[in-house]
Amino acid sequence: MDCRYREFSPTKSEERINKALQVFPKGLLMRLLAFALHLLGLDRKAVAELVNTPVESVKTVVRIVMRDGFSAFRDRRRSEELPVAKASLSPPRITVRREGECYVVGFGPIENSLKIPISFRIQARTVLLSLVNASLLSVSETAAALGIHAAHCRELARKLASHDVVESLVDKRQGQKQDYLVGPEQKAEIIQQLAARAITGQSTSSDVLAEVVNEVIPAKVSARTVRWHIQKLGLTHIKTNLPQLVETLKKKS
DNA sequence: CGTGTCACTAAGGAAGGATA
DNA sequence: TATCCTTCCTTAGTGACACG
Repeated sequence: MDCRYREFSPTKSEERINKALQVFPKGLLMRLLAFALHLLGLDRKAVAELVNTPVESVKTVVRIVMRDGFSAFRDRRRSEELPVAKASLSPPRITVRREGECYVVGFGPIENSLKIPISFRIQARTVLLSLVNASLLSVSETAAALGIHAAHCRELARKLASHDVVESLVDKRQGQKQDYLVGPEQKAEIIQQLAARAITGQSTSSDVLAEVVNEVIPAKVSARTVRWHIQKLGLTHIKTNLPQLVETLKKKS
């Protein structure tokens, strides 16, 4: 939706928001506004400023609304449901504690114990959370030993109960996943132009390539971005090597 | 002039603390 | 204790600028 040339009246807005506040709780109204502004194309920082909330909260609102739909606009923290791993009913005979650089799991009165280095994060969590799921260790004790909150400990244990270690305990943060400006078509065009120009001895400067790429596929790819992708695709030395290679192949044929 | 480096912002996503 | 919120990590993209 293109709102660029529409006029918004601050007075009317204030008036209408005040009226809306008689019906909607403030938090809910701000979420609705934040989501609407997001849909209209405003960047998150500007949305956050307008609804007077941290940028991160805007991210959360957008994320949960996109995930759960309309119900996510209201505060759902009071709702019941979702079965959770039950805490231990019988008193735990197995204990866990930190000792220096290790977690020590003590098995009852017998002096057998299991030591896992604290630096072995995944291994330690796998063992301890499995014991939690078997009701052999309490959530609070395990959480304290691992240095995390009981709530999070419960959550990790729940995940481990239904998924393998890789899915439940390994950090899967990956950063931005999409190439927004330079997709497969643009990459192909960069490679094609770079190769053709290198062979024919024409300029392969990032400025020229950016211009050509933008001509062929309408986008706003900057020269700097072209350089960034040339490097990422490992094409940096093509312009010197390729003409030689072509000559060699010509002579052979 | 053209390129690579540095420093930064934007965005997606997960961890973990806070809270209703 | 389920959900929210903040913090942190990662990659994509970019402007400024030093350097060859």
